[in-house]
Amino acid sequence: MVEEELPSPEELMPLSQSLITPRLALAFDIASPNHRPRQHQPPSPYAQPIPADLGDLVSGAGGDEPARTLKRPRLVWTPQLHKRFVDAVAHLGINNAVPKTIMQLMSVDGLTRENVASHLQKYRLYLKRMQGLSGGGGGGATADPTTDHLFASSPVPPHFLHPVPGLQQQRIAAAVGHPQLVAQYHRQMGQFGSSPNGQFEHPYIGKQPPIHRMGGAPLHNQAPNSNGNGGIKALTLFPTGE
DNA sequence: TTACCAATAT
DNA sequence: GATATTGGTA
Repeated sequence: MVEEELPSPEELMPLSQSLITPRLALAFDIASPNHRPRQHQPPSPYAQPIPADLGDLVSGAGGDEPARTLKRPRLVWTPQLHKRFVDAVAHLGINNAVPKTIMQLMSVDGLTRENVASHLQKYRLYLKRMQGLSGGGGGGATADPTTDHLFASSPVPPHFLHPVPGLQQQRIAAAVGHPQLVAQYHRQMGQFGSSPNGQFEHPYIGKQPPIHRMGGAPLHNQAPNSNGNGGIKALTLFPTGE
């Protein structure tokens, strides 16, 4: 069987590293002279699972955050990020795979429900298109990587095309919302092999209780992406790589 | 009121 | 074309 493994720590790592140059981030965030690009929280008591972080999340209680009015750069769905998305959907079951739940299971800091909703919408169209294809030809049911190169980068679980009522993963669905359970999920998922260096110390699992996510200084990562855009900066999680 | 979802906009 | 935003609905 093909293995569906979560991105290894090493693959997730880049999430918190690359991104934009601090200089650019400051250009946006600058308001206070002593601005702190990223507050690293104290070492986590427990080894955190996978939480990949997009950028800065918490807004300090410093007072007024201009970030509330700032718009985030467009999220770029890299194959790795998409993999995580598919993985979450696969383990949730089609029925429970709704934006909020997926977002929670993914545990990607900075990722919003809207981000997921938008991607999910497109992904569903992709699945539907595939179902249509597998009904007639007799040939391969694979779509063109040319058109769907992103979606083709991650294997589509078979049951995605075969909605089986009553077979959803309600256990995982129940787990969502419980940081510890989600942590276990991620751990068992293939997140072992943590780096001996303890390089990924991550304080929090997603964003449950302590952090306010709205109105903060969410993600500031951007890449000089040569998007089809005229100059809009895009959020790049990490270099596309398989 | 929140969240989903399809449509529409950038 | 990819992602964001909107509007109607549950």
